[in-house]
Amino acid sequence: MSRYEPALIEAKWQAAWDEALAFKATRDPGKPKYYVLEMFPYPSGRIHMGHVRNYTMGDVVARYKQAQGFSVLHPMGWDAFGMPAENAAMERGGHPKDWTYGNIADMRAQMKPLGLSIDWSRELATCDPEYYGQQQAMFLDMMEAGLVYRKAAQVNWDPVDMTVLANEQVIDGKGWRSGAAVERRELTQWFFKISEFSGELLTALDGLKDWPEKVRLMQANWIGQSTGLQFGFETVGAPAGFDRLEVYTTRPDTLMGASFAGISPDHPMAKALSGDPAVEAFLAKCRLGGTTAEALETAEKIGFDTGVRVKHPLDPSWELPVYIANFILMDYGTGAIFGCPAHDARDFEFATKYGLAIKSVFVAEGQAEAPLTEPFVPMKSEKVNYIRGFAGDNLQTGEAAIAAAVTAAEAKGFGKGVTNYRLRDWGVSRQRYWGCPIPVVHCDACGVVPEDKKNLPVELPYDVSFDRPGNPLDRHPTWRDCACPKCGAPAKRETDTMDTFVDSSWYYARFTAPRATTPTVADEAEYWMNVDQYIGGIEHAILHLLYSRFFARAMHKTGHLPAKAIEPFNALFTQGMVTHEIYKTTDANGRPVYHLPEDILRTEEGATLKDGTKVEVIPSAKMSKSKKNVVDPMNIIASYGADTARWFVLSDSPPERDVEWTASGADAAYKYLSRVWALCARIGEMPVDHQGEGDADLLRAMHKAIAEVTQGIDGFAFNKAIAKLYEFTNTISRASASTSAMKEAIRTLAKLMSPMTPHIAESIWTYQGGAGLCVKAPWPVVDPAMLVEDKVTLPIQINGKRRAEVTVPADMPASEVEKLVLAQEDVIKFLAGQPVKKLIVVPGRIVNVVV
RNA sequence: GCGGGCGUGGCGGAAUGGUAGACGCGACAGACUCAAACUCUGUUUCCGCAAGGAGUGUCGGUUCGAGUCCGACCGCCCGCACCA
Repeated sequence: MSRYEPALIEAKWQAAWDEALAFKATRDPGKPKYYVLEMFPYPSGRIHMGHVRNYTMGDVVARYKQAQGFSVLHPMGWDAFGMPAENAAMERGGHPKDWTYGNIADMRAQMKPLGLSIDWSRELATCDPEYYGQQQAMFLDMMEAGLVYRKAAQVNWDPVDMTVLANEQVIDGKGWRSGAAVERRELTQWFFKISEFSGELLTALDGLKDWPEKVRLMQANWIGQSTGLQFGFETVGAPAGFDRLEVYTTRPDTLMGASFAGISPDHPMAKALSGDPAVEAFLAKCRLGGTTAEALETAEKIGFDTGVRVKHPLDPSWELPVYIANFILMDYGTGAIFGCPAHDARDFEFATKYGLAIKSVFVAEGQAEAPLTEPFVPMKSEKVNYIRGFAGDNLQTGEAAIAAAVTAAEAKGFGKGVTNYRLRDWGVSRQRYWGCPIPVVHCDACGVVPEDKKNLPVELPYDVSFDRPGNPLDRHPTWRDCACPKCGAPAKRETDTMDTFVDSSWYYARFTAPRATTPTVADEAEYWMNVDQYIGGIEHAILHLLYSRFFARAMHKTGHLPAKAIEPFNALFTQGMVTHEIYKTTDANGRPVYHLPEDILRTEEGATLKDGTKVEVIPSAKMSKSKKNVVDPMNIIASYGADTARWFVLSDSPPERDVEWTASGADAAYKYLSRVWALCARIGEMPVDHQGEGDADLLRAMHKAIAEVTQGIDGFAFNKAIAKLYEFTNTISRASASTSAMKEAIRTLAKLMSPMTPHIAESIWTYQGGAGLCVKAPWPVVDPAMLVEDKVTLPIQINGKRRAEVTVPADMPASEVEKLVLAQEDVIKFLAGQPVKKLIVVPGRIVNVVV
């Protein structure tokens, strides 16, 4: 056996696996299946360490499950639509399609050397017409099922680029590219009716036992269920058709503290009033600024007294003014509220500004009513004294008062208890070229008409230009022209494309039948779904995962997925990032200059450039190109091999936490693999019939390692599995057992290492006479008998402090142990004649003597 | 503001309520070498020559026994945030 040369063995074994079709997923009804999926990458053109960590974790699971006899599906694809391709076309010329497919080829070439157990025959890109055509088919099915609709919605409009911007693209109220002040504009957009599933998406979270608690919580908060009272005010002086004003409140118990009613600037009544120039001016003022959270947060609360009045439901002689207020959201509740300044911070601010009454409904227990200088908002679980309550006791909690108020309102017939959700319908229209075209047609006679399924895919035209702002589809001379599928008259295609989150909301299902001429195939979906283990970043905790959960339900409703797949991901694991130190110097103008890790020399006190310049070392942060704290996986593979990179990203830190990439850590991983290699060579050179000592001990250690590594992988504790492998390696290394025992031990080590470092494992396996390919070999089985020790060493505590120990046969009865313990010299010394009050023997664990 | 998580050696981190610090990095010592690197062996929580003592953010509680459970506080991190 020669030197450890990763470059040689890695290429060799990858070819051997390909030849053996080792990772081809086949539907085998005789075997249990296991579907492991990592979140597919955006084809930026370069893989980074985060990808390496993500895909290595998935690979460990996939290889381990394969060894355990599962029929494994482990596919890979590309989340290939999106803005960067268009930006590249605008900045550097070229075509988004060419750019994207070129990047895919590059990234695939970078991924292959990692030796991932991927079934590449199932590879797909969301920009393949074969993929998005099926997505269009589902869009039409969902339209028919009433899950898709059009409505006018507020968007961030960039007046220079003439396009809609996502909230993330609005920076300080300006378009990120043009720098122009962003306007709010109302556009007719396509929506998925995710809100139809709000309640179900919330309650079903409880069933996702193998999801991180954190993600479930984040989703629950995002869906944002609230219960409260909806009721109608009778209006006075309102425009025609607005005899009543429906409002929603979660605090109906504060109704007697109301001092105004408010409506959203987008409320129909506001629109009805906009004939008044003063109203119109106010509405225009509200439209300034973006729709982002920041924009809204920093916006001043402004209101406009419409002159309309409403009658208080409990006292018709009491009239409240109706304001249009910019902080009221149209798409939550009814878009209208009543304000109770005494017990709501926002209403308090508003009332103070516009000189409205601030009337307490309740006061702290034992306190008298006094003018408020700030709103009084106690916990709902706290008991307070209701001085202007209208239902329930005087002294009660907010919760009880709310329930009593709802009951009373229903009894009096002026309102009803309702449940509301924060979750909005999902706007999917994007005025962009590089996305999945929305397959509908606009006909002068028939209106909005779904495209005929036989005309799918509605394919993106290639001959487009990006030399002008806006959506190239809008100005393409012929692409828009088509015949109305209904009446045959000349019509125009929809030019909006879908949000790229749509593409990633069902790719997991498509992988079960990636070449089918329907979105899915029932048999395949039935066999392969659900994803047993999904792995990806926490940054997708809400949107991607929630949309996928919605989409699976919608696919079930339209007949594309079985009922069991409405929660598509059985288990979710969110892995941490790969981080690195940042190296900074400052240029002559005081601006920071960052340096790549490979240009840095570490010294005792810190770090310098190669010319000796001192460098500031900033603690580890996410690898980012702008901070230059990146390590290119390709460089690591070139100098150490893929196995080292894989081993490193799994060791040290628990998978859910960030791991810091360090040169010394990479060295350590490489050294370890070299040591295993050398150990393998040493065992190979032992005389075949060599009889050593301690075979039984070595084999016991082997079974312990099998048990512990298995447990580590099962529990997603790869760092612990790796620690146990180090331990077992050291044990073999020190052993002087017989050749046959040593061979068995190192073959087992190879198999246990194989999910993490498959190439070196394969070499060792073959060299030590393992049958066939290591990748096809079954996972080692623990012999429980080998885990039982015949003797145990029990620590002896005296009053909880460890003072001595005693070695006894494992099956010695507690009473015998007690006698032995009390006869111990050290124990007698420590007791110094004091009487023993209590003696606790935990068999196989510990002894505690209490005096 | 609301919700959640986490505090253990010089560092990353182990520890079903049962010997705190597994494993790795780093450091130190030794072997090999003319020397260095590599490699190998050993030491490495702190105080102490030792015997021994102290120790898991702080304070208190439960328990024979607490890093682990409970309460309060301090610090750090994350998510959401005008949601009526």
